[in-house]
Amino acid sequence: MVENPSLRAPTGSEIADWVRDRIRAGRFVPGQRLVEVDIIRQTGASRSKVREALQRLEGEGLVQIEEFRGASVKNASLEEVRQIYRARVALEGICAGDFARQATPEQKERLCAVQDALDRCVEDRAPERFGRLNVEWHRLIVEGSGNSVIADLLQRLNVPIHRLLFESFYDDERLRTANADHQNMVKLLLAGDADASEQAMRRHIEDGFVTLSKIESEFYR
Amino acid sequence: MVENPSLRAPTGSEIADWVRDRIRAGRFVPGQRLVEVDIIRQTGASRSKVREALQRLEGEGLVQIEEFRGASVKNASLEEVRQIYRARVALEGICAGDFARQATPEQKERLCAVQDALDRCVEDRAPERFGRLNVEWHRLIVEGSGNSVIADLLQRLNVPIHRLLFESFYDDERLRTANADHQNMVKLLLAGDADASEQAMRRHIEDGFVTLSKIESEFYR
DNA sequence: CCGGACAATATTGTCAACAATATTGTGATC
DNA sequence: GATCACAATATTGTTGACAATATTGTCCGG
Repeated sequence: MVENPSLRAPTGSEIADWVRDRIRAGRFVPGQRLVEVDIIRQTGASRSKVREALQRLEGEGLVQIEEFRGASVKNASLEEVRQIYRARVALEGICAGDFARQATPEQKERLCAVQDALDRCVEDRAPERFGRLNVEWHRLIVEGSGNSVIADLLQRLNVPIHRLLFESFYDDERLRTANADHQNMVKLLLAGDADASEQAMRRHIEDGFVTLSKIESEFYR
Repeated sequence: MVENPSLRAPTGSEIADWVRDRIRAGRFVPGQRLVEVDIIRQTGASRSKVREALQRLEGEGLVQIEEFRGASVKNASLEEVRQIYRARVALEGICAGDFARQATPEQKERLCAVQDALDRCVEDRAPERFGRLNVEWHRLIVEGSGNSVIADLLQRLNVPIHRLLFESFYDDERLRTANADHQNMVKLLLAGDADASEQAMRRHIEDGFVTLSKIESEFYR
């Protein structure tokens, strides 16, 4: 494998991870066909392992498989992105509330650290770094809610929109308003105000989708 | 295949459906090992298809696969059930709100019909039928929210707790209070009161988990 | 009777060959 | 040049055989 030139042949789930990461990174774009032989060449895995990995990814909803036409990266329409954001509103909202109720001091500490780093990104106008830390910020809140089932669901939901999550922050105004949301929410979360935290998170994610759909409509114009 | 004695060999996703249905129905219980040869014998599928189906089910989170020990039905602990219910609270709550906002007259009509049938079940003390219609009642609300992504998520979340959803209603008091919730919620949904609908749904599902955990703790006593 | 060592069996993992289908290339005809 | 039919190639689907590992059965000593 290019990334893993060890002698040991990669396992099935490693192939799935490899493909999943590439989809996340935008190396495989929606609609692109995933030809088995290509994956074999690049990973060194056997064909049956590649096939099983693709089946698993279809189970995860990342890929679609058609008879005799193989696997291709599933294309998320704007409507599907809207539905994903609606699910995020519900799930991350409740996680914010649960974080406020029950996060440990260590978890709160880590959130503050990431928030400080985000603030520096705004000063330095570093949108890429902001995007990465933003993902981490949201992940920490879910982790602090103590619900790994929801964490898994969100992990999956985020893959098709992973690149979109970064697009928004190249607009400086959006970056600033998003970070203002973050700062406000951190206050509420640390104060343990569950209801206000949940409401703030829901609005924050809804705003994110509005920004995104503006970018998308420009793109298609 | 026993259920499908046609000449055509079943496809990969049909095998996945077959196993998934059996897990839902309780024919395959948590922890049970899913031996490839047995599934081949019962379905007539080839081995590679069975293996791919099991991989897909692992992707869906229904099954776990261990090296050289194969697939087994994933066991949901009480803690995991709690987390699933928390996710349901978030997702079905938001769906209730969206149903109140935008369900079509036909969708409202169908919900009323199911509610009438549920009422008759309470009079007739028919808990099994109530359980089936209850699943349909919840499904209709999600459908009326117009969010198929959330519908898929809930479909998956419900599999590990499918049997539990029926257990509660053998207690006559729980059946009556649950149906009172339903009646109240139908009023709110038809009136288009999104916020009240969401709150009512959240309380309803939370109550369901409380009842369930009482049953479980009795079971383990 | 119990427990461990070893053999026998069962089950899963891997690979390669072949069949079925889709995709691409080529040439003839208009 | 455009379009259709047909061949050539590429890609996926299926099957079977064999290797690796786990599970079960058996025997023996204590």
